[in-house]
Amino acid sequence: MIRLHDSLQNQVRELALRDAGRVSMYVCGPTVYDLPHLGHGRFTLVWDTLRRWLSFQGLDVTFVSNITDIDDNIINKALREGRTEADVAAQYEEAWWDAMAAIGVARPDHTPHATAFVKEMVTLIEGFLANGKAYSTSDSVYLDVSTVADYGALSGQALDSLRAGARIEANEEKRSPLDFALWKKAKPDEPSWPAPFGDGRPGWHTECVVMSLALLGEGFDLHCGGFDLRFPHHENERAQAVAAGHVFAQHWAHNGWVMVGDQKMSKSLNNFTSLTDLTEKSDPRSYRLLVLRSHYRSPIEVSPATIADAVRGLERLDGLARRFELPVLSGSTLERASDHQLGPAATDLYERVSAVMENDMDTPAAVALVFEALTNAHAAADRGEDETARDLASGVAVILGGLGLALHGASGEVDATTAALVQARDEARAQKNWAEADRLRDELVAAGWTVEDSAAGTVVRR
RNA sequence: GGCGGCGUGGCCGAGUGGUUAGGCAGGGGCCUGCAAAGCCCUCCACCCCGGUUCGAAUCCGGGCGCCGCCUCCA
Repeated sequence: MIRLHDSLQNQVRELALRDAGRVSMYVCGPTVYDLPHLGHGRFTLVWDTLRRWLSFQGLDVTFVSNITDIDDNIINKALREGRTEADVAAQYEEAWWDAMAAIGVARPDHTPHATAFVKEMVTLIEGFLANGKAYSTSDSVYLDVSTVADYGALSGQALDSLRAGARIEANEEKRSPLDFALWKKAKPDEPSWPAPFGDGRPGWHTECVVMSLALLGEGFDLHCGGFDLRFPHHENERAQAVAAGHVFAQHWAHNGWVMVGDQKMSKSLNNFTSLTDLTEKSDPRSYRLLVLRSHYRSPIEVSPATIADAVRGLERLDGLARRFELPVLSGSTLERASDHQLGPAATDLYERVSAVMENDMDTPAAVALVFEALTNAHAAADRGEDETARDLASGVAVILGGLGLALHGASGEVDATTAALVQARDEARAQKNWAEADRLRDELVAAGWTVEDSAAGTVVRR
């Protein structure tokens, strides 16, 4: 079984499954009030990769990722633009799924919306009020974190130190600055849901704890998200679960952030770049390759140069697919290793990739192995060892399929005009009329084709 | 102030007490009519100072520099 870093125990340890052969994982999804940025792209790619790989190995993975469709940011945007909150959320949720499709992130098995679980959240909060773990103020209901024995365990901070570091707040109704809102009572013109403790809307932290437990049940296996969610979001989710007597996530995994320049890309720094922008301006697969080539817990740098670097890498991978006419795998569907026939060389590759993946999802090592196999496949083919070459090459395609990276082989249609130019060039070459052959090649290149000579003659692609 | 992380070759980015990471870029060669693609070879490295060790980029101590969380944030 895979070994993953667990933020709760602060060590790499085996992912223990509640039910043999089945993995239950929850990833905190987006609040849909703006276009997805590169940071969203990274976390979705990282956890999509884990999901895909576990499935690839034959595990039955239930993958849940929420949509937060009610929140201050959504309300503010709706107010500014004179629209309803539902309208804002719907627009950006659509943009979200479009972006996910573009970068090849598979749909989760469940995509709970916060607004569909308000009743359950109200029930949870009622319980806290009933047993004194929460208290109501004029504008909110707060969880009293002093009632949670090991509050701070996930973020590795003692309650005292958190208290010392807390910013001073104006709200004097809170018993402790660390207490967080479970419920925000409605202000005029704000959307609200009925509750015995005052109509209003749920706090962010309450949404995820309710939805993850509702869909995955007590003691589900794995809870994932970005490092910056560790505190307060995940800590507060966990606090509620503990306070309510639930067995919560058994393993917590966090991914590193995206750096633009030398700084974290984030909302507060206002330097985030749209994911849509990236996928429209370059091969969307480049971002997945970029993400795979660094460890999920390390920060990654995204810049035109690092994207261009990844694009070059993709060209090499696609070159293998062309040479060996490999099938296009992955994309919206999940691959299973057992669905593919692997020869000895590919089996060996798979075993070695599995070993590094089980070591805290070491995708950079996996990618390195894949590139080595790629070179070996070409080299074997050059030596005339066709069977080994084909075995390795198909292994590369299958492994990358398991990691969610699809290779693009021969690029489809060649129009009649182009086909005529190609034929004319081959005839000129046959007659050793190099000047004419070169002229025709220039013409093809000018029309946007990449021209390569093969044993079979001129080959063009876009 | 509390907690945590990082500093690797031209660039990106792994890694581990002794053995090639990998990619991109550069140089040379093979192949090719010439290219392209591909293959082979190759240059460039572990922030600084001590220490432990037969041996440290890898462990320990100190220093310098950088980043993050502690507030909405993936």
